[in-house]
Amino acid sequence: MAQPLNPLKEPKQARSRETYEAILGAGAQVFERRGYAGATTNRIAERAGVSIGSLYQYFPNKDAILVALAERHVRQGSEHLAPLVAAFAANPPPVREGLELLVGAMVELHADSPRLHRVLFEECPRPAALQERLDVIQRIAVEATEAWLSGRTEVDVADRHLAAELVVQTVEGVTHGLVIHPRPGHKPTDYAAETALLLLRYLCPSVWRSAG
Amino acid sequence: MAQPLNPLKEPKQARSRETYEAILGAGAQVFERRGYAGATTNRIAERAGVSIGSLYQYFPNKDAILVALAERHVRQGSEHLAPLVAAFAANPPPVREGLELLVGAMVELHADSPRLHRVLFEECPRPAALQERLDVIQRIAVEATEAWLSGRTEVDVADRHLAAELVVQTVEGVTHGLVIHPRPGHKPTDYAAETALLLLRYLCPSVWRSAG
DNA sequence: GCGTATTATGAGCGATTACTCGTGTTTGAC
DNA sequence: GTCAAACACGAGTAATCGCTCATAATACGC
Repeated sequence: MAQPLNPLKEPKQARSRETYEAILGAGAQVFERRGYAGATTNRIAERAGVSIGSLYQYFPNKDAILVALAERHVRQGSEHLAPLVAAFAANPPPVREGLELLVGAMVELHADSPRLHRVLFEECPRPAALQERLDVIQRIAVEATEAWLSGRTEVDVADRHLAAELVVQTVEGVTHGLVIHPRPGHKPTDYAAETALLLLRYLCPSVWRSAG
Repeated sequence: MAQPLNPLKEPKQARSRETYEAILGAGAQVFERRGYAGATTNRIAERAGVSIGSLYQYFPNKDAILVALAERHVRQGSEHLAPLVAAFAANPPPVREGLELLVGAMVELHADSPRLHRVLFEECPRPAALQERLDVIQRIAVEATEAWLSGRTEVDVADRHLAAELVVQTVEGVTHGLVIHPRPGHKPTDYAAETALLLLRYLCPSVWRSAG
């Protein structure tokens, strides 16, 4: 298990770049559909329309594919959230608006490919290299949230760092549960709105918005 | 995979009952330590101090062990929560006290064997029989919470059923994240207390307990 | 066109898995 | 003590896994 996880060779020709991307794309699909154990390297290669030998020319082992996917996931997620984070930093929005934006963005992020997300974040055993890359997201999210909350005077909590961690954890937990176990009888948007209200009341108990 | 999941034979002698229990106990340990894929039937049998043949005399396949564990988990969890639920029903406590009891009980439940809990609830593919048994807990929790909240006048939310689902999901999500990814710098009790405060402010925004 | 570096191939290897089955041991009714 | 039923055993099987390697096809500088 303690093996190199980076691609074995740098693609020199456009052809190989395509092969590499095909494998990654197929990996995302197969991990998404069958989970970690069910995603065999032969299946991924077949799905990519590529021989098993080619797969192992670009990835030293199965876990390396997961790590590459995690990197892509982190990168795409960061790019997706970048404008939001920048806007928050430049001009911290009121807590109510900010929470709605935040929850909405998180739901979007999860709805994309929930199963792959779960394989990445929760299925085990997870290589250490993967763990490290995934922790980055959460830490950045907590820091950004804390910075934002610190710029808002309407926030009334004892420990802003703890509050930021709890906000991130709550959004993560609720959206996760929502996407993985969708409930009949309620629309996802209902959950998202109610989660934003929940966090608003926690962070700003003086901003009392009474129930319908 | 679509195979019978119940034990093959009823134990007639005390000896076999012990074997059965040893296998279940070993299964809990091995699933806890190595996850679904890493828990091989041979390993479970070895851990139980029992031959692989004996294992397959009581469980038709690997998944059947998981299902039996889920059943035991549900039963033990229910027994553990029964006095709390009964007390809530007989004399609904104020929201603040109730939340602290609830969060505390959930943390206890998760802290027991978090990895097994994760294997049971999240690792895939999950046999349908297992899924059904697990959904029971959540439904019961939501119903009990809703009933409790309906008996309290200080609760101020638009939709009590939605609120109950959100409360359960939040407690579940936070305790889950807390147990699985313990954070340095904060004690678990800090999280539990803050989570109770979060939910209190959500459910009862008029009960303003200021920070610090 | 030629030669070399790069890329692609897939049969097959060793290891591991869930699971079977023929055999031996223990138990309890009589 | 006898004997059948219940229980325990573990070497072995077929299937599947991640992965290797000898070989073939392709691309590009010249």
